[in-house]
Amino acid sequence: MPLNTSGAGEGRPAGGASAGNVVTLYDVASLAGVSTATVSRVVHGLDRVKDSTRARVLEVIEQLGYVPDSAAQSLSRRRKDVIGLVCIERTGPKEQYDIETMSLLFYDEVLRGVEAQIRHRNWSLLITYLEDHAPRDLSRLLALSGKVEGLLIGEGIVPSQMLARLAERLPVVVISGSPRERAADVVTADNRSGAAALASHLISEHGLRRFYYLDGPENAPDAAERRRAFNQAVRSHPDCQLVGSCQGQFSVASGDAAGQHLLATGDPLPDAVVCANDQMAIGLLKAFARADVRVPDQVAVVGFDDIFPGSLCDPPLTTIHQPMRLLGERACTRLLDRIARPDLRPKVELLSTDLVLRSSCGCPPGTMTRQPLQRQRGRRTTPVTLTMHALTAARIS
Amino acid sequence: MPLNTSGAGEGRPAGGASAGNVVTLYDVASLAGVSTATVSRVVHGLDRVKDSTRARVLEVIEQLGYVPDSAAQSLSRRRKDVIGLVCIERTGPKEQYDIETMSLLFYDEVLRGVEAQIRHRNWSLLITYLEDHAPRDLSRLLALSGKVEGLLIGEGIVPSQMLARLAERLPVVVISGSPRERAADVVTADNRSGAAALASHLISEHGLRRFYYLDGPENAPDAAERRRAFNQAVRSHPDCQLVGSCQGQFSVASGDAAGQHLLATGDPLPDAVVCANDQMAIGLLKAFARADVRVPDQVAVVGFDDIFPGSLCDPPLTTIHQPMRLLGERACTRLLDRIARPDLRPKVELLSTDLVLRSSCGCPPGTMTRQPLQRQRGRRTTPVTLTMHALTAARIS
DNA sequence: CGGGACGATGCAAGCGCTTAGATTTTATTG
DNA sequence: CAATAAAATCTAAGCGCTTGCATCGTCCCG
Repeated sequence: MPLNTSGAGEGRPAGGASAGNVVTLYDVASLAGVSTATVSRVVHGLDRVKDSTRARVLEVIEQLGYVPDSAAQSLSRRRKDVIGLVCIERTGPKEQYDIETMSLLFYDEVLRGVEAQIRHRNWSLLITYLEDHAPRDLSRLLALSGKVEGLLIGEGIVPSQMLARLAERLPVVVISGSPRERAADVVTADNRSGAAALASHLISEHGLRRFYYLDGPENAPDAAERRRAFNQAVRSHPDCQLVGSCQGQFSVASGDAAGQHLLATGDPLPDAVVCANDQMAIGLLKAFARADVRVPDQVAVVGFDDIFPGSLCDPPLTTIHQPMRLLGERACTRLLDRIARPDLRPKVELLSTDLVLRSSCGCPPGTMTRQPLQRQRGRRTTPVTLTMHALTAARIS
Repeated sequence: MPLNTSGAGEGRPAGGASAGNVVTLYDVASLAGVSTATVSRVVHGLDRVKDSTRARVLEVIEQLGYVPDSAAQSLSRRRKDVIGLVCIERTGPKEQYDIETMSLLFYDEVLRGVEAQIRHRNWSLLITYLEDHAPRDLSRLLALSGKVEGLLIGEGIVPSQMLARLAERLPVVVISGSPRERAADVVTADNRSGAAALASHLISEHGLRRFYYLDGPENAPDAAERRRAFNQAVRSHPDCQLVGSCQGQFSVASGDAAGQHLLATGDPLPDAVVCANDQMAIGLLKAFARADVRVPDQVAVVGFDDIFPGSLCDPPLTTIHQPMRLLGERACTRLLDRIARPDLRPKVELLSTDLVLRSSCGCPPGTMTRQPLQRQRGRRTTPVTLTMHALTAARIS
């Protein structure tokens, strides 16, 4: 039994929150002349305590400025009410704006979605960034797992195998993950429908035929998925072809570089360059602008994600909107469900994307249309069917 | 003494991390045939333990997948190694992009700065958003204060009085705060020099004389400080005047609205509109573009902060760069210092800003110059002197 | 007026970990 | 080889809170 329970009325200098010395439950209890159990009950409201007692205790709490210690609560209750969010921070060479542009927009939206859910349930959110070029350190993640009750991890940040190790310790939800992840729950946007709709739009509405694909980095499964779906859509159309592709780093700078590379070859430009994300598309636009290549007249450019700057660049970027904030919200909800019921089997949740038509694809300038895409059913459905359907309805206002 | 210490070799089902039942130090200790003290020492490395013992313990740890429980550690060590970051989330009416644009860029950069410091010291970061229109709830902040050892709070998020209440419980650092805050440490950018340099640039380099100021919301002290410094600089120049001003909400939409308002009056346009942040400047540019008002020919527009989209809009935005990430880093460092030495007196740390010249102010298009500003000394120095000095060196490349 | 029944409160055993201080081993040395 | 120093390890008391169970009044009813 803690020492300061004993003694009559004051085991420690409890006379007024003496600076530096933290006020504990015992201080409150002894000053109010009740047991710690009673104080605890008052603090948590739900239990039956006589009104007069409650009032007295509350008064003392106010007077001493008592705030419960979360560590002690967690230990005693055997739950922490904390989840962790693991994001990636792309570092690499520090070109002027690169740090800001690379991942600055996707996870920030996700974060807000997560936090909103967490907040409204009175839990807490621990956030950690991993540097993309640093080797993944399982022990650091394990240490993190000792601080939380569940983990939200961005796609491609942690290798599958580590993910599995983590997932056997505590509930894990992968955000924007490949639906093929088996160890954990996955909440992700429907990249396939998006990519397919984009392809269909370029092909059917603008009559484009020769495509170039600017891919994401190697370890980015969502980029890979977009590429596959896009390829498939292109191949399924007789006259169309993929005339080339290269790998970027998801950054503006890498998009710019890819643009330069494309121009430097001297080959005729493709009809359209499809980028695995918006940042690279923006970089590409920059490179084209410098070379006085007119977009979309000479070449169309489209991106993926629908980050805010895409609406500002010149021409405004046609892209696929990812429901980033919603992704965060759903992933969080799912995680909390799993924490409450760890026996549930892992699931994949697919959120639908929107086709956002601006003018970089050839649509008339000054308009913006947002076309919700029907979400794919199941995993094996051929995307083309549904997408073609979605597409016929997509039209500039 | 916990029960599972007793018994020979196994107080609990320690035979293999039975799903759901967490492995504790006692499990490791008994399986390795040592005391918990020894295991603890092995885990923390720094103490003298015989090599053979260490090896055996590590093996058991690995085998059982033991991870220390942070709550128990915190309770025992009497420190949590966690700080909290309190940001604001601007909600309000949900125009298309508003949620994303409003506060999406400032705190996200700050967050990265904070996290980088935290991570490299092996602490943890708890993040909380407060909705800007919800009333501030002291009890929620107090509860938060029970989970962390220090708090980083964005400017204007929490009323001064609450801040004082918090600061008497635990170390608090205000980010981007007014240097007048007395209860807590403050780390902030040198808005005065920035605003003054901007004014000087517009006046001396571009010969502008009639200014309109687009202010931030009421409870934003940094906006107020920028306005004051700008006013002062304008007034100190004989021919110049402030021809008007209005209040915005820091959002793109509110900048757009202000632009429409300005045009609707039918009055002649000012020479320049100075905005309290970049988002509003971007909104203003949109409104002007719709009305076919040429920027900067008919009216110059400048912003404040240097968020990424400002470099993309048309024309690219001249602005004052805030070292957002650095702000986060420094605030974090300062907070950790205060946690280590709570006796230190609160200080104000002023970070210098850069004048970023693009073409919305009238500088030739296609160039971008970044002019570091000398940081103001002390608080009472008249800003003009130093600024004029800084200015004379500012020139388009 | 005794015996529940029940509401209000107290008791005390943990939660899993750290760490002084005690104790046991293992060198070291005269 | 005993005595002593140094190294390795153990013992057990907390850290501040929750909560099952015990206790103690009160009030009601037969």
